Formats: sequence, C-alpha cells, structure tokens
Amino acid sequence: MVDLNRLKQIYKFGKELSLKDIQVLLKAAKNSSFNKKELLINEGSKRNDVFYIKSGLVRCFNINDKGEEITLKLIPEHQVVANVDLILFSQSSRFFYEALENTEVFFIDYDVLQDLVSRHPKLETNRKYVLQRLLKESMERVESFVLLTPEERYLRFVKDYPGITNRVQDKYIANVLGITPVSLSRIRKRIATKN
Amino acid sequence: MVDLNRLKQIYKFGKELSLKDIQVLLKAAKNSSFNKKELLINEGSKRNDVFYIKSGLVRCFNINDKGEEITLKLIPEHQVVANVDLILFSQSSRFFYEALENTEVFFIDYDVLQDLVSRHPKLETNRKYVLQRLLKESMERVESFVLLTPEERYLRFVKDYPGITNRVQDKYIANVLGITPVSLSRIRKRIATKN
DNA sequence: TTTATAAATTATCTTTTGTTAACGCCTTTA
DNA sequence: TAAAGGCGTTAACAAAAGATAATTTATAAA
Repeated sequence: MVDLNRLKQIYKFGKELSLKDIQVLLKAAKNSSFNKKELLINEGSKRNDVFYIKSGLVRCFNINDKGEEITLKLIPEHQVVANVDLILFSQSSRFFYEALENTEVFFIDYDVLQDLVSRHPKLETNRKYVLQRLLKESMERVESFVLLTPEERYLRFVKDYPGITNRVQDKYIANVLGITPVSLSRIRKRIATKN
Repeated sequence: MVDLNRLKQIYKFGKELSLKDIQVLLKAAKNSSFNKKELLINEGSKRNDVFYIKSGLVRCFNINDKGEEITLKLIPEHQVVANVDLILFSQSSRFFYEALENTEVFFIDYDVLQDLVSRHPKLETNRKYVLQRLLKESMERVESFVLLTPEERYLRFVKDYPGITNRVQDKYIANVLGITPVSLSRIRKRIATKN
C-alpha cells in the first residue's frame, strides 16, 4: 500500500515528521498527475486541495487588462501548491495554476488536512514549517525587489533555482522578476559580455 | 492590573481571542515605549521578543554597500514587530527596527510565547492569524511588484496605508516601493498634473 | 523532413528611472 | 536669532526599461 519509495518522495515535505505521521498523511492523500498545460487550479476556482508536487513544475499566472498572461510564481517539485486566495483570504482563486511539465502530485482537501492536524499534533509542526517556508520565500522576494537591481535579481533567481532556465521559458522568468522578456534578454546579454 | 482600556487596545491583535486568553497574554507581556529614533531591534541582534505596537510607527531598514539606509518596511500600530531573522531563520538580525514616532508596545519573549501557546490552545488560533496576516501582506507586496507600475504601486500604497504620507518621510516610502526618492517625487507630480 | 508556430534576440524609438547637483523650504541645534 | 543640516523638488544628463516590430532561432505539428 504505502511503500518506501513514496515515503522517501514525500519526506522533503518536512524534516521533523516521523514515518507514522507521514503514513497518516499519505493515507488521507490522493495521487494524481497532470499533463503539460493542464490546470491544477483554474481562475475562479474554489478548489480546496493542497497539492504536494512529487515531480514536475507548476506556474501561477493571471491575465491582465490587455489579455496577457503574467506569471507570478514558478513552483517546482517538493513544494506545495494551494489555492491561497481560498485558504488564506476566503475568496475564489484569482490565479491559474498550470503544469509546465508532466507533474505528479499528492493532494489532500484542506479541511481534511485541518482535521488531521488537529488529531495528530506532530503534523502541526509540519504545517508551521510549510507556512514559514512560504513566508520566508515571499519575504525574500520582497527584499529582492527593494534591494536589488533587475540584473542582480536575475542572478539571484538562477542561483536559487538551479537549472530552472533549462526548464522554463524566459518570458515566464521575466514576469517573475517583474520585467519584460525583452529586458531580460538584454540583461542576459549584458551579463554574458562581462565574462 | 489589567484594565479594560488595555484589553481594548490589544483586541485588534486577533479577533477570535476571548478576554481570558487576552489576559493570559497580557499577564506574560511587558509594557515598554520607545522614543523617536530609538531602536527596538539592532542589526546583529539576537533579541527574541515579539512586539505588539499599541501606538506609534516603526521602520525596518538596513544599510547597503554604499552606506545608505534602505527602508524595507513600515509597521504602524496594531501590527507585530519581531526579529524575523532570528525567529524564522535562526540568525541574528540583518535589519534595524527603529521607532519613527514615540511608540508604545507590549512585548513578550518568543520562547515564552511559544510555551504559552502550547499551554493555551486558543492562542494557537491567534498565532496562525498573525502568521497568515504576515504572509498575506508579503504576498500582496510581491504581486504589486510583478503586476503594477511604480505609479500604480504608489497609489495602492497610500490607499492601503491611509494617512501614512503625513507620518513618514517620502524617502522611506520610495524605498518601500523599490524606487528612488527623486523618482517618487516625479511620480507624485505626474499624478497631480493628471487631476 | 518540411512546414507552421512560437520564443528569443536584436533594432529602433519613446518613456521612465537613476544619478548627481542645485535650490528653496523647513526643522533642529547652537 | 542665526547657522546648520536635512528633505522634497527640480534640472540635466546618462542609463535602463518599455513598446513595437523585424529577424533569427528553436520547437512543435503536419
């Protein structure tokens, strides 16, 4: 039923979890996979599931006034995808969550997860861990906008997400950095000519 | 000892807290005040206290390579100031936290708070509330950098922080928006001439 | 493999921002 | 009260970024 490989896969979720706690989680979680270009969560969705990405890559985007897709976030394997608008703000999703690669996930309904956590206190530690990781990531991104130039921001991004440039289109990365694809292209050239 | 006024003051901390829970918090918390320009937390500090701002205003800043102060965040009354580097990342503070106005606070050691929370489950709800509010604020700031122009970002800022322009120097606001004070001045002029 | 489509680069031009410095205004300090 | 310092605005110039379109390169479809 629950083999060791799956346990190892989920293990990066939180380091303090015992095998028993992981089994409790896994028992309640469902497996699923999304093909490239498939949506995990649609705009306007009230889908309440929390996804753990076993493998693959998801992008979070919305569509602006001009009808352009703007990518806000790239979420690779071993991270969590959730409808934050619903879970944190009690509103339907303002964003699309799309698989950029074939993506394998565990998922579990947030209310079920809440209940699980309340009955298994050890899971609370893990919940805190996930929340804190989200907070850390978000705060560091704010810092990068305030303290760094776009060029420095790009260099930090490729350092923080090694190999991401080979997996994701530049235009998505440009969006995440808050600049245009054309500008990113120029920045890359500037960096290249420095060396 | 604990009068109603103080309870009302702290009440905005979390809406689900009962009077009893608040009293538990207040009993463990200490009162303090900081004069304008005084530091709540110094760079390099391992101070472990969580401050609740009863009244006043705090700015979080650091000093860049060129020796310039860069303001990352402004924190007004009814919000929480804490050494996030220590609490979330177990490192000494990379930032200064300075009172911009005479500032009244409650504060409580984070470890003591942790212990309190573990012994008073209702407080856990509040803890979650504070964390989620930090996360929401941080994520919305990221969004504003990705989706908005500096001008739009400024307009949203003054909307989200009503009256802030009368309390804080423009150069701090410029930093928070990720632009220079000169650029902010031009943006303000541009907005003014539109109307 | 060829064709069609999309993405990245490059070019051109416009707009905005950064940088530095000067000026006037206001507040603080001596 | 006078002097000093800081702040916001403005100006002038340089650098970077946005917008748009053309070109090349890469990818996907037929």
